[in-house]
Amino acid sequence: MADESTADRYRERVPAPHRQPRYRAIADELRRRITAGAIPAGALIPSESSLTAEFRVARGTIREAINVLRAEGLVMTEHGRGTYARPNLPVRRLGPERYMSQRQQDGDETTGARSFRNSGVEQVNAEYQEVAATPELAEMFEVEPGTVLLQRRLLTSVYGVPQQLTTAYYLLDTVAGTPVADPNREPWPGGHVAQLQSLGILVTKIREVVQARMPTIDEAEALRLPAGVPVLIANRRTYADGRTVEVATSMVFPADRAELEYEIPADLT
Amino acid sequence: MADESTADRYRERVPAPHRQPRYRAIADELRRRITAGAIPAGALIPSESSLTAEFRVARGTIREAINVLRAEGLVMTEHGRGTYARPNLPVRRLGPERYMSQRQQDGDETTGARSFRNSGVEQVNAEYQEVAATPELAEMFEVEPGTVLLQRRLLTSVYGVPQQLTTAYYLLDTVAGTPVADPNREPWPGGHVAQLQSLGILVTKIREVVQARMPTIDEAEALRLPAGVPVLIANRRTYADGRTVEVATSMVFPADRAELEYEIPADLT
DNA sequence: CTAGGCAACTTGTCTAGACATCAATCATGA
DNA sequence: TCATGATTGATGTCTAGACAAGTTGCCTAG
Repeated sequence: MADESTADRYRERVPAPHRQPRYRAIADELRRRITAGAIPAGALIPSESSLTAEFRVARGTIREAINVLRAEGLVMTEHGRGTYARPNLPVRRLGPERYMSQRQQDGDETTGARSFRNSGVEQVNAEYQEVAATPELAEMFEVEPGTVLLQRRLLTSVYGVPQQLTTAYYLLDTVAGTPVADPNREPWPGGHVAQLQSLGILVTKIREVVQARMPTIDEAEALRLPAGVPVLIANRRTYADGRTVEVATSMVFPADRAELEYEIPADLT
Repeated sequence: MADESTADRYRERVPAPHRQPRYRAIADELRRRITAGAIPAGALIPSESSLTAEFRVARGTIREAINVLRAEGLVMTEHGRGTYARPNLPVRRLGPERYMSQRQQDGDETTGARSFRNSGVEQVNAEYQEVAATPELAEMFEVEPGTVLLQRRLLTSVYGVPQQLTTAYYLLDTVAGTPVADPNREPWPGGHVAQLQSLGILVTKIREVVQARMPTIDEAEALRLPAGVPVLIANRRTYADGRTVEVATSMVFPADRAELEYEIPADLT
Protein backbone atom coordinates (compact mmCIF):
# COMPACT_ATOMS: atom_id res chain seq x y z
CA MET A 1 0.00 0.00 0.00
CA ALA A 2 0.92 3.60 -0.26
CA ASP A 3 2.35 5.43 2.72
CA GLU A 4 -0.16 5.45 5.54
CA SER A 5 2.00 7.61 7.77
CA THR A 6 0.29 10.88 8.56
CA ALA A 7 -2.84 10.97 6.49
CA ASP A 8 -4.68 7.93 7.73
CA ARG A 9 -4.50 8.93 11.34
CA TYR A 10 -6.74 11.85 10.41
CA ARG A 11 -9.01 9.85 8.12
CA GLU A 12 -10.80 8.00 10.90
CA ARG A 13 -14.24 7.32 9.52
CA VAL A 14 -15.34 5.44 12.61
CA PRO A 15 -18.10 7.41 14.34
CA ALA A 16 -16.34 7.80 17.67
CA PRO A 17 -18.43 9.06 20.58
CA HIS A 18 -16.61 12.38 20.81
CA ARG A 19 -14.85 12.42 17.48
CA GLN A 20 -13.03 15.64 16.78
CA PRO A 21 -13.64 17.35 13.45
CA ARG A 22 -10.75 16.89 11.09
CA TYR A 23 -9.95 20.57 10.77
CA ARG A 24 -9.47 20.76 14.52
CA ALA A 25 -7.24 17.70 14.56
CA ILE A 26 -5.16 19.29 11.81
CA ALA A 27 -5.03 22.57 13.74
CA ASP A 28 -3.87 20.67 16.83
CA GLU A 29 -1.13 18.97 14.84
CA LEU A 30 0.11 22.23 13.32
CA ARG A 31 -0.05 23.95 16.72
CA ARG A 32 1.99 21.15 18.17
CA ARG A 33 4.64 21.58 15.48
CA ILE A 34 4.86 25.31 16.12
CA THR A 35 4.95 25.23 19.91
CA ALA A 36 7.36 22.29 19.87
CA GLY A 37 9.70 24.28 17.66
CA ALA A 38 9.54 22.03 14.61
CA ILE A 39 8.33 25.18 12.86
CA PRO A 40 10.35 28.03 14.37
CA ALA A 41 8.89 31.50 14.93
CA GLY A 42 8.89 33.48 11.71
CA ALA A 43 9.21 30.43 9.46
CA LEU A 44 6.68 29.52 6.81
CA ILE A 45 4.38 26.60 7.52
CA PRO A 46 3.71 24.19 4.63
CA SER A 47 1.53 25.61 1.88
CA GLU A 48 -2.16 24.82 1.74
CA SER A 49 -1.76 22.54 -1.23
CA SER A 50 1.00 20.51 0.39
CA LEU A 51 -1.06 20.23 3.57
CA THR A 52 -3.95 19.11 1.38
CA ALA A 53 -1.73 16.33 0.08
CA GLU A 54 -0.33 15.44 3.49
CA PHE A 55 -3.66 15.19 5.31
CA ARG A 56 -5.68 14.13 2.24
CA VAL A 57 -8.51 16.60 2.77
CA ALA A 58 -10.04 19.35 0.66
CA ARG A 59 -8.41 22.74 0.68
CA GLY A 60 -11.34 24.26 2.53
CA THR A 61 -10.66 22.01 5.49
CA ILE A 62 -7.02 23.07 5.57
CA ARG A 63 -8.04 26.71 5.43
CA GLU A 64 -10.41 26.18 8.34
CA ALA A 65 -7.62 24.65 10.40
CA ILE A 66 -5.40 27.63 9.63
CA ASN A 67 -8.24 29.97 10.57
CA VAL A 68 -8.24 28.41 14.03
CA LEU A 69 -4.54 29.11 14.45
CA ARG A 70 -4.93 32.62 13.07
CA ALA A 71 -7.71 33.33 15.59
CA GLU A 72 -5.35 32.21 18.33
CA GLY A 73 -2.76 34.67 17.08
CA LEU A 74 -0.35 31.81 16.46
CA VAL A 75 0.18 32.32 12.72
CA MET A 76 -0.26 35.09 10.20
CA THR A 77 -0.76 34.97 6.48
CA GLU A 78 0.51 37.08 3.59
CA HIS A 79 -1.21 36.91 0.27
CA GLY A 80 1.03 35.35 -2.33
CA ARG A 81 3.77 34.47 0.14
CA GLY A 82 2.38 31.98 2.59
CA THR A 83 1.47 31.46 6.21
CA TYR A 84 4.12 31.64 8.90
CA ALA A 85 4.43 31.27 12.65
CA ARG A 86 4.00 34.69 14.19
CA PRO A 87 7.22 36.12 15.63
CA ASN A 88 7.00 37.85 18.98
CA LEU A 89 7.08 41.62 18.72
CA PRO A 90 8.80 43.97 21.15
CA VAL A 91 6.25 45.37 23.56
CA ARG A 92 5.98 49.10 24.21
CA ARG A 93 5.08 49.93 27.78
CA LEU A 94 3.14 53.13 28.28
CA GLY A 95 3.43 54.38 31.85
CA PRO A 96 2.12 57.44 33.68
CA GLU A 97 5.26 59.37 32.72
CA ARG A 98 3.90 59.68 29.20
CA TYR A 99 1.88 62.58 30.59
CA MET A 100 4.88 64.29 32.15
CA SER A 101 7.10 66.93 30.65
CA GLN A 102 10.21 65.92 28.75
CA ARG A 103 12.64 66.72 31.55
CA GLN A 104 10.80 64.63 34.10
CA GLN A 105 10.60 61.74 31.70
CA ASP A 106 14.36 61.68 31.34
CA GLY A 107 14.79 61.61 35.08
CA ASP A 108 12.35 58.77 35.74
CA GLU A 109 13.96 55.48 34.95
CA THR A 110 12.19 53.39 37.56
CA THR A 111 9.85 51.77 35.06
CA GLY A 112 12.34 51.16 32.31
CA ALA A 113 10.06 52.99 29.91
CA ARG A 114 11.57 55.19 27.28
CA SER A 115 10.23 58.26 25.58
CA PHE A 116 10.04 58.15 21.80
CA ARG A 117 8.39 61.53 21.49
CA ASN A 118 10.35 63.89 19.26
CA SER A 119 13.24 61.49 19.13
CA GLY A 120 12.69 61.11 15.40
CA VAL A 121 11.46 57.55 15.57
CA GLU A 122 7.95 58.60 16.58
CA GLN A 123 5.79 59.87 13.76
CA VAL A 124 2.26 61.18 14.03
CA ASN A 125 -0.29 61.41 11.26
CA ALA A 126 -2.74 64.07 12.47
CA GLU A 127 -6.11 65.11 11.10
CA TYR A 128 -7.97 67.94 12.82
CA GLN A 129 -11.62 68.69 12.23
CA GLU A 130 -14.33 70.84 13.77
CA VAL A 131 -17.34 68.83 14.90
CA ALA A 132 -20.52 69.45 16.89
CA ALA A 133 -20.59 67.95 20.36
CA THR A 134 -22.68 64.84 20.76
CA PRO A 135 -24.83 64.70 23.90
CA GLU A 136 -22.24 62.47 25.59
CA LEU A 137 -19.35 64.79 24.78
CA ALA A 138 -21.39 67.88 25.71
CA GLU A 139 -22.13 66.43 29.12
CA MET A 140 -18.48 65.71 29.77
CA PHE A 141 -17.43 69.24 28.80
CA GLU A 142 -20.46 70.74 30.61
CA VAL A 143 -21.60 72.63 27.50
CA GLU A 144 -24.71 72.57 25.30
CA PRO A 145 -24.96 69.76 22.76
CA GLY A 146 -23.88 71.07 19.38
CA THR A 147 -21.11 73.25 20.77
CA VAL A 148 -18.21 73.14 18.34
CA LEU A 149 -15.28 70.96 19.35
CA LEU A 150 -11.90 70.42 17.76
CA GLN A 151 -11.62 66.75 16.91
CA ARG A 152 -8.11 65.35 16.67
CA ARG A 153 -7.51 62.03 14.97
CA LEU A 154 -3.98 60.75 15.38
CA LEU A 155 -2.14 57.71 14.10
CA THR A 156 1.12 57.31 15.97
CA SER A 157 3.89 55.14 14.59
CA VAL A 158 7.20 54.15 16.14
CA TYR A 159 9.93 52.96 13.81
CA GLY A 160 7.28 52.91 11.09
CA VAL A 161 5.13 50.44 13.02
CA PRO A 162 1.64 51.77 13.87
CA GLN A 163 1.19 51.88 17.61
CA GLN A 164 -1.79 54.00 18.53
CA LEU A 165 -5.00 55.30 17.00
CA THR A 166 -6.50 58.22 18.88
CA THR A 167 -9.67 60.28 18.63
CA ALA A 168 -9.64 63.22 21.03
CA TYR A 169 -11.49 66.50 21.55
CA TYR A 170 -10.83 70.04 22.78
CA LEU A 171 -13.38 72.78 23.19
CA LEU A 172 -12.83 74.84 20.06
CA ASP A 173 -13.10 78.06 22.06
CA THR A 174 -10.07 77.24 24.13
CA VAL A 175 -7.76 76.36 21.24
CA ALA A 176 -9.00 78.33 18.20
CA GLY A 177 -6.30 80.52 16.70
CA THR A 178 -3.53 79.03 18.83
CA PRO A 179 -0.68 76.79 17.72
CA VAL A 180 -2.50 73.92 19.41
CA ALA A 181 -5.10 74.02 16.63
CA ASP A 182 -2.44 73.35 14.01
CA PRO A 183 -2.23 69.65 13.09
CA ASN A 184 1.21 70.20 11.57
CA ARG A 185 2.68 70.79 15.02
CA GLU A 186 2.21 67.11 15.90
CA PRO A 187 3.94 65.39 17.52
CA TRP A 188 3.80 68.07 20.18
CA PRO A 189 6.56 67.79 22.78
CA GLY A 190 4.99 66.62 26.02
CA GLY A 191 1.69 65.67 24.46
CA HIS A 192 -1.72 67.10 25.21
CA VAL A 193 -0.77 68.07 28.77
CA ALA A 194 1.92 70.36 27.37
CA GLN A 195 -0.49 71.66 24.74
CA LEU A 196 -2.90 72.72 27.47
CA GLN A 197 -0.07 74.16 29.54
CA SER A 198 0.94 76.35 26.61
CA LEU A 199 -2.55 77.81 26.78
CA GLY A 200 -2.20 78.53 30.46
CA ILE A 201 -4.31 75.56 31.49
CA LEU A 202 -2.74 73.47 34.22
CA VAL A 203 -3.88 69.87 34.19
CA THR A 204 -4.69 68.59 37.66
CA LYS A 205 -5.94 65.08 37.02
CA ILE A 206 -6.29 62.52 34.25
CA ARG A 207 -8.70 59.63 34.45
CA GLU A 208 -8.43 56.69 32.11
CA VAL A 209 -10.77 53.76 31.61
CA VAL A 210 -9.22 50.71 29.96
CA GLN A 211 -11.15 48.14 27.95
CA ALA A 212 -10.30 45.45 25.42
CA ARG A 213 -12.10 44.05 22.42
CA MET A 214 -11.43 42.63 18.99
CA PRO A 215 -10.57 45.28 16.41
CA THR A 216 -12.85 46.36 13.63
CA ILE A 217 -11.52 45.67 10.14
CA ASP A 218 -10.59 49.33 9.72
CA GLU A 219 -8.60 49.31 12.94
CA ALA A 220 -6.92 46.05 12.03
CA GLU A 221 -5.79 47.56 8.74
CA ALA A 222 -4.65 50.87 10.20
CA LEU A 223 -2.65 49.17 12.96
CA ARG A 224 -1.58 46.31 10.68
CA LEU A 225 -2.97 43.83 13.17
CA PRO A 226 -2.87 40.13 12.38
CA ALA A 227 -6.08 38.23 13.08
CA GLY A 228 -6.54 37.02 16.61
CA VAL A 229 -4.93 40.02 18.28
CA PRO A 230 -7.25 42.22 20.35
CA VAL A 231 -6.91 45.94 20.92
CA LEU A 232 -6.57 47.79 24.19
CA ILE A 233 -8.91 50.76 24.43
CA ALA A 234 -8.20 53.65 26.77
CA ASN A 235 -10.73 56.42 27.28
CA ARG A 236 -9.11 59.51 28.72
CA ARG A 237 -10.59 62.50 30.47
CA THR A 238 -8.35 65.39 31.40
CA TYR A 239 -9.32 67.76 34.23
CA ALA A 240 -8.12 71.21 35.21
CA ASP A 241 -9.57 72.67 38.41
CA GLY A 242 -12.41 70.15 38.38
CA ARG A 243 -13.46 71.00 34.84
CA THR A 244 -13.02 68.68 31.89
CA VAL A 245 -10.63 70.29 29.41
CA GLU A 246 -9.93 67.36 27.10
CA VAL A 247 -11.51 64.06 26.22
CA ALA A 248 -10.08 61.14 24.26
CA THR A 249 -12.99 58.89 23.42
CA SER A 250 -10.83 56.10 22.15
CA MET A 251 -7.15 55.48 22.18
CA VAL A 252 -6.66 52.18 20.40
CA PHE A 253 -3.51 50.14 21.02
CA PRO A 254 -2.52 46.85 19.38
CA ALA A 255 -2.43 44.41 22.28
CA ASP A 256 0.47 42.46 20.81
CA ARG A 257 2.84 45.40 21.06
CA ALA A 258 1.58 47.69 23.79
CA GLU A 259 0.84 47.51 27.49
CA LEU A 260 -0.37 50.22 29.84
CA GLU A 261 1.11 50.92 33.23
CA TYR A 262 -0.52 52.80 36.09
CA GLU A 263 0.39 53.73 39.62
CA ILE A 264 -2.06 53.85 42.46
CA PRO A 265 -0.89 55.86 45.46
CA ALA A 266 -2.34 53.73 48.24
CA ASP A 267 -1.62 55.88 51.27
CA LEU A 268 -5.35 56.40 51.47
CA THR A 269 -6.41 53.57 53.71
CA MET B 1 -10.85 30.07 -23.28
CA ALA B 2 -13.83 29.37 -21.10
CA ASP B 3 -16.41 31.80 -22.35
CA GLU B 4 -19.72 30.63 -20.93
CA SER B 5 -18.58 29.98 -17.38
CA THR B 6 -16.62 33.21 -17.25
CA ALA B 7 -19.57 35.27 -18.38
CA ASP B 8 -21.65 33.48 -15.81
CA ARG B 9 -19.35 34.39 -12.99
CA TYR B 10 -19.61 38.10 -13.63
CA ARG B 11 -23.34 38.20 -14.01
CA GLU B 12 -24.03 40.45 -11.01
CA ARG B 13 -20.69 42.07 -10.45
CA VAL B 14 -20.49 45.81 -10.21
CA PRO B 15 -17.38 47.13 -11.92
CA ALA B 16 -15.78 49.08 -9.10
CA PRO B 17 -12.23 50.37 -9.00
CA HIS B 18 -11.61 48.99 -5.50
CA ARG B 19 -14.03 46.13 -5.59
CA GLN B 20 -14.71 44.85 -2.13
CA PRO B 21 -15.09 41.11 -1.71
CA ARG B 22 -18.68 40.07 -1.51
CA TYR B 23 -18.39 38.55 1.97
CA ARG B 24 -17.05 41.79 3.38
CA ALA B 25 -19.85 43.82 1.86
CA ILE B 26 -22.34 41.42 3.44
CA ALA B 27 -20.55 41.66 6.78
CA ASP B 28 -20.72 45.46 6.54
CA GLU B 29 -24.44 45.36 5.85
CA LEU B 30 -25.15 43.01 8.74
CA ARG B 31 -22.95 45.06 11.05
CA ARG B 32 -24.88 48.15 10.03
CA ARG B 33 -28.19 46.48 10.87
CA ILE B 34 -26.94 45.44 14.28
CA THR B 35 -25.34 48.73 15.28
CA ALA B 36 -28.27 50.70 13.87
CA GLY B 37 -30.65 48.66 15.99
CA ALA B 38 -32.55 47.00 13.15
CA ILE B 39 -31.38 43.77 14.77
CA PRO B 40 -31.58 44.41 18.51
CA ALA B 41 -29.03 43.00 20.92
CA GLY B 42 -29.85 39.41 21.78
CA ALA B 43 -32.05 38.85 18.72
CA LEU B 44 -31.39 36.22 16.11
CA ILE B 45 -30.02 37.42 12.79
CA PRO B 46 -31.54 35.83 9.65
CA SER B 47 -30.52 32.23 9.09
CA GLU B 48 -27.73 31.38 6.69
CA SER B 49 -30.13 29.98 4.13
CA SER B 50 -32.33 33.07 4.12
CA LEU B 51 -29.24 35.27 3.83
CA THR B 52 -28.18 33.06 0.93
CA ALA B 53 -31.48 33.87 -0.74
CA GLU B 54 -31.33 37.57 0.09
CA PHE B 55 -27.80 38.23 -1.15
CA ARG B 56 -27.83 35.55 -3.85
CA VAL B 57 -24.49 34.04 -2.90
CA ALA B 58 -23.36 30.60 -1.87
CA ARG B 59 -23.67 29.59 1.73
CA GLY B 60 -19.90 29.56 2.18
CA THR B 61 -19.81 33.26 1.41
CA ILE B 62 -22.47 33.95 4.04
CA ARG B 63 -20.55 31.91 6.58
CA GLU B 64 -17.41 33.88 5.83
CA ALA B 65 -19.28 37.13 6.44
CA ILE B 66 -20.57 35.84 9.76
CA ASN B 67 -17.04 34.73 10.67
CA VAL B 68 -15.95 38.35 10.31
CA LEU B 69 -18.64 39.51 12.73
CA ARG B 70 -17.87 36.70 15.13
CA ALA B 71 -14.19 37.64 15.14
CA GLU B 72 -15.26 41.18 16.03
CA GLY B 73 -17.25 39.82 18.94
CA LEU B 74 -20.43 41.31 17.47
CA VAL B 75 -22.42 38.08 17.12
CA MET B 76 -22.34 34.61 18.59
CA THR B 77 -23.60 31.35 17.22
CA GLU B 78 -25.30 28.34 18.79
CA HIS B 79 -25.40 25.07 16.92
CA GLY B 80 -28.94 24.25 15.91
CA ARG B 81 -30.40 27.53 17.16
CA GLY B 82 -28.92 30.27 15.07
CA THR B 83 -26.70 33.31 15.20
CA TYR B 84 -27.64 36.30 17.29
CA ALA B 85 -26.37 39.76 18.08
CA ARG B 86 -24.33 39.53 21.24
CA PRO B 87 -26.23 41.10 24.10
CA ASN B 88 -24.43 43.78 26.01
CA LEU B 89 -23.56 42.53 29.45
CA PRO B 90 -23.51 44.85 32.41
CA VAL B 91 -19.98 46.12 32.63
CA ARG B 92 -18.20 46.14 35.95
CA ARG B 93 -15.90 49.10 36.32
CA LEU B 94 -12.94 48.51 38.60
CA GLY B 95 -11.51 51.80 39.80
CA PRO B 96 -8.71 52.72 42.18
CA GLU B 97 -11.14 52.68 45.08
CA ARG B 98 -11.12 48.89 44.94
CA TYR B 99 -7.91 49.14 46.89
CA MET B 100 -9.38 51.42 49.53
CA SER B 101 -10.92 50.44 52.82
CA GLN B 102 -14.65 49.85 53.04
CA ARG B 103 -15.45 53.17 54.71
CA GLN B 104 -13.71 55.20 52.05
CA GLN B 105 -15.39 53.26 49.27
CA ASP B 106 -18.81 54.17 50.65
CA GLY B 107 -17.86 57.82 50.74
CA ASP B 108 -16.42 57.95 47.24
CA GLU B 109 -19.16 58.17 44.68
CA THR B 110 -17.33 60.27 42.12
CA THR B 111 -16.76 57.38 39.77
CA GLY B 112 -20.17 55.80 40.02
CA ALA B 113 -18.51 52.53 40.88
CA ARG B 114 -20.06 50.33 43.48
CA SER B 115 -18.52 47.91 45.88
CA PHE B 116 -19.75 44.36 45.73
CA ARG B 117 -17.35 43.11 48.32
CA ASN B 118 -19.06 41.38 51.22
CA SER B 119 -22.43 42.52 50.00
CA GLY B 120 -23.43 38.89 49.45
CA VAL B 121 -23.46 39.05 45.67
CA GLU B 122 -19.70 38.64 45.42
CA GLN B 123 -18.39 35.14 45.89
CA VAL B 124 -14.80 34.02 45.89
CA ASN B 125 -13.48 30.56 45.25
CA ALA B 126 -10.03 30.55 46.87
CA GLU B 127 -7.23 27.99 46.70
CA TYR B 128 -4.05 28.65 48.66
CA GLN B 129 -0.84 26.75 48.11
CA GLU B 130 2.80 27.01 49.14
CA VAL B 131 5.17 27.23 46.19
CA ALA B 132 8.85 27.94 45.61
CA ALA B 133 9.68 31.32 44.11
CA THR B 134 10.63 31.32 40.45
CA PRO B 135 13.59 33.52 39.52
CA GLU B 136 11.21 36.25 38.32
CA LEU B 137 9.17 36.23 41.51
CA ALA B 138 12.28 36.04 43.66
CA GLU B 139 13.69 39.13 42.01
CA MET B 140 10.49 41.08 42.60
CA PHE B 141 10.40 40.15 46.30
CA GLU B 142 14.19 40.59 46.60
CA VAL B 143 14.68 37.10 48.04
CA GLU B 144 16.58 33.99 46.95
CA PRO B 145 14.96 31.86 44.24
CA GLY B 146 13.23 28.93 45.89
CA THR B 147 12.04 30.94 48.88
CA VAL B 148 8.60 29.68 49.85
CA LEU B 149 5.69 31.88 48.82
CA LEU B 150 1.98 31.61 49.53
CA GLN B 151 0.22 31.34 46.21
CA ARG B 152 -3.40 32.46 46.14
CA ARG B 153 -5.64 31.45 43.26
CA LEU B 154 -9.00 33.21 43.28
CA LEU B 155 -12.06 32.98 41.09
CA THR B 156 -14.38 35.89 41.83
CA SER B 157 -18.02 35.78 40.77
CA VAL B 158 -20.66 38.48 40.99
CA TYR B 159 -24.27 37.38 40.88
CA GLY B 160 -22.97 33.94 39.90
CA VAL B 161 -21.18 35.30 36.83
CA PRO B 162 -17.42 34.73 36.82
CA GLN B 163 -15.62 38.05 36.74
CA GLN B 164 -12.00 37.63 37.67
CA LEU B 165 -9.31 34.97 37.79
CA THR B 166 -6.36 35.87 39.98
CA THR B 167 -3.00 34.33 40.80
CA ALA B 168 -1.19 36.25 43.52
CA TYR B 169 1.70 35.74 45.93
CA TYR B 170 2.75 36.71 49.46
CA LEU B 171 6.03 35.90 51.12
CA LEU B 172 5.09 32.94 53.30
CA ASP B 173 7.13 34.33 56.19
CA THR B 174 4.97 37.41 56.45
CA VAL B 175 1.61 35.61 56.50
CA ALA B 176 2.24 32.13 57.94
CA GLY B 177 0.09 31.40 60.97
CA THR B 178 -2.05 34.50 60.54
CA PRO B 179 -5.69 34.72 59.44
CA VAL B 180 -4.45 35.99 56.08
CA ALA B 181 -3.15 32.49 55.29
CA ASP B 182 -6.64 31.02 55.67
CA PRO B 183 -8.39 30.67 52.28
CA ASN B 184 -11.76 30.36 54.02
CA ARG B 185 -11.57 34.02 55.04
CA GLU B 186 -12.08 35.10 51.41
CA PRO B 187 -13.57 37.41 50.37
CA TRP B 188 -11.57 39.53 52.79
CA PRO B 189 -13.15 42.93 53.46
CA GLY B 190 -11.00 45.54 51.79
CA GLY B 191 -8.99 43.06 49.74
CA HIS B 192 -5.29 42.42 49.89
CA VAL B 193 -4.51 45.94 51.08
CA ALA B 194 -6.60 45.33 54.19
CA GLN B 195 -5.00 41.90 54.62
CA LEU B 196 -1.58 43.49 54.70
CA GLN B 197 -2.81 46.23 57.00
CA SER B 198 -4.03 43.60 59.47
CA LEU B 199 -0.43 42.39 59.59
CA GLY B 200 0.84 45.87 60.35
CA ILE B 201 2.06 46.43 56.80
CA LEU B 202 0.97 49.76 55.34
CA VAL B 203 0.76 49.74 51.57
CA THR B 204 2.30 52.84 50.03
CA LYS B 205 1.99 52.21 46.32
CA ILE B 206 0.46 49.79 43.84
CA ARG B 207 1.67 49.48 40.27
CA GLU B 208 -0.40 47.72 37.64
CA VAL B 209 0.49 46.79 34.08
CA VAL B 210 -2.47 46.13 31.81
CA GLN B 211 -2.39 43.90 28.74
CA ALA B 212 -4.93 42.15 26.57
CA ARG B 213 -4.91 38.90 24.65
CA MET B 214 -7.18 36.10 23.58
CA PRO B 215 -7.98 33.69 26.40
CA THR B 216 -6.55 30.23 26.70
CA ILE B 217 -9.12 27.46 26.52
CA ASP B 218 -8.96 27.01 30.29
CA GLU B 219 -9.61 30.70 30.90
CA ALA B 220 -12.46 30.75 28.41
CA GLU B 221 -14.12 27.89 30.25
CA ALA B 222 -13.55 29.26 33.73
CA LEU B 223 -14.86 32.71 32.81
CA ARG B 224 -17.56 31.32 30.50
CA LEU B 225 -16.27 33.44 27.64
CA PRO B 226 -17.93 33.25 24.22
CA ALA B 227 -15.71 33.14 21.15
CA GLY B 228 -14.26 36.45 19.99
CA VAL B 229 -13.99 38.01 23.44
CA PRO B 230 -10.50 38.83 24.67
CA VAL B 231 -9.34 39.03 28.26
CA LEU B 232 -7.83 41.98 30.09
CA ILE B 233 -4.72 41.07 32.05
CA ALA B 234 -3.53 43.15 34.97
CA ASN B 235 -0.22 42.46 36.67
CA ARG B 236 -0.09 44.02 40.12
CA ARG B 237 2.82 44.80 42.36
CA THR B 238 2.16 46.12 45.85
CA TYR B 239 4.80 48.15 47.68
CA ALA B 240 5.26 49.09 51.31
CA ASP B 241 8.16 51.41 52.10
CA GLY B 242 9.78 50.68 48.77
CA ARG B 243 9.72 46.92 49.29
CA THR B 244 7.49 44.59 47.29
CA VAL B 245 5.06 42.92 49.66
CA GLU B 246 2.63 41.33 47.22
CA VAL B 247 2.60 40.34 43.56
CA ALA B 248 -0.33 39.33 41.37
CA THR B 249 1.17 37.81 38.24
CA SER B 250 -2.09 37.69 36.41
CA MET B 251 -5.50 39.05 37.14
CA VAL B 252 -7.66 37.92 34.23
CA PHE B 253 -10.87 39.79 33.43
CA PRO B 254 -13.41 39.00 30.71
CA ALA B 255 -13.24 42.03 28.44
CA ASP B 256 -16.95 41.92 27.68
CA ARG B 257 -17.91 42.60 31.28
CA ALA B 258 -15.09 44.43 32.96
CA GLU B 259 -13.17 47.65 32.50
CA LEU B 260 -10.36 49.11 34.56
CA GLU B 261 -10.19 52.70 35.70
CA TYR B 262 -7.13 54.60 36.80
CA GLU B 263 -6.35 58.10 37.95
CA ILE B 264 -3.17 59.91 37.13
CA PRO B 265 -2.44 62.90 39.37
CA ALA B 266 -0.95 65.27 36.83
CA ASP B 267 0.30 68.08 39.04
CA LEU B 268 3.77 66.92 38.17
CA THR B 269 4.48 68.94 35.07
C1' DC C 1 -52.64 14.57 29.57
C1' DT C 2 -48.19 13.20 28.73
C1' DA C 3 -44.08 10.81 26.67
C1' DG C 4 -42.03 9.94 22.65
C1' DG C 5 -40.85 10.43 18.18
C1' DC C 6 -40.91 12.69 13.90
C1' DA C 7 -40.38 16.77 10.95
C1' DA C 8 -38.49 20.87 9.96
C1' DC C 9 -35.67 23.96 10.98
C1' DT C 10 -30.84 25.56 12.41
C1' DT C 11 -25.50 25.54 12.16
C1' DG C 12 -21.28 22.29 11.58
C1' DT C 13 -18.28 19.79 8.57
C1' DC C 14 -16.46 18.51 4.19
C1' DT C 15 -15.80 17.85 -0.88
C1' DA C 16 -14.19 19.37 -5.61
C1' DG C 17 -13.37 22.71 -8.49
C1' DA C 18 -12.86 27.43 -10.76
C1' DC C 19 -10.86 31.81 -11.27
C1' DA C 20 -8.56 36.13 -9.06
C1' DT C 21 -4.72 38.27 -7.01
C1' DC C 22 -0.23 38.72 -5.28
C1' DA C 23 4.90 37.70 -4.84
C1' DA C 24 9.06 35.80 -6.31
C1' DT C 25 11.85 33.67 -9.79
C1' DC C 26 13.61 32.98 -14.23
C1' DA C 27 14.40 33.68 -19.09
C1' DT C 28 14.92 36.99 -22.57
C1' DG C 29 15.95 40.90 -25.18
C1' DA C 30 17.72 45.66 -25.31
C1' DT D 1 24.15 44.51 -17.11
C1' DC D 2 19.66 45.51 -16.42
C1' DA D 3 14.80 46.11 -17.19
C1' DT D 4 10.84 43.45 -18.33
C1' DG D 5 7.65 40.06 -19.16
C1' DA D 6 6.24 35.25 -18.55
C1' DT D 7 5.85 31.55 -15.43
C1' DT D 8 5.11 29.37 -11.21
C1' DG D 9 3.17 28.82 -6.94
C1' DA D 10 1.20 30.91 -3.02
C1' DT D 11 -3.30 32.65 -0.78
C1' DG D 12 -8.05 34.94 -1.66
C1' DT D 13 -12.72 34.53 -3.22
C1' DC D 14 -16.67 32.00 -4.60
C1' DT D 15 -19.78 28.27 -6.28
C1' DA D 16 -22.87 24.11 -5.57
C1' DG D 17 -23.81 20.51 -3.22
C1' DA D 18 -23.90 16.69 0.44
C1' DC D 19 -24.46 14.84 4.90
C1' DA D 20 -23.91 15.39 10.21
C1' DA D 21 -25.66 17.09 14.35
C1' DG D 22 -28.19 20.07 17.55
C1' DT D 23 -32.89 22.46 18.72
C1' DT D 24 -37.54 23.18 18.63
C1' DG D 25 -42.28 22.37 18.18
C1' DC D 26 -45.95 19.61 16.72
C1' DC D 27 -48.51 15.53 16.54
C1' DT D 28 -49.68 11.13 17.76
C1' DA D 29 -49.90 6.88 20.46
C1' DG D 30 -50.54 5.36 24.88
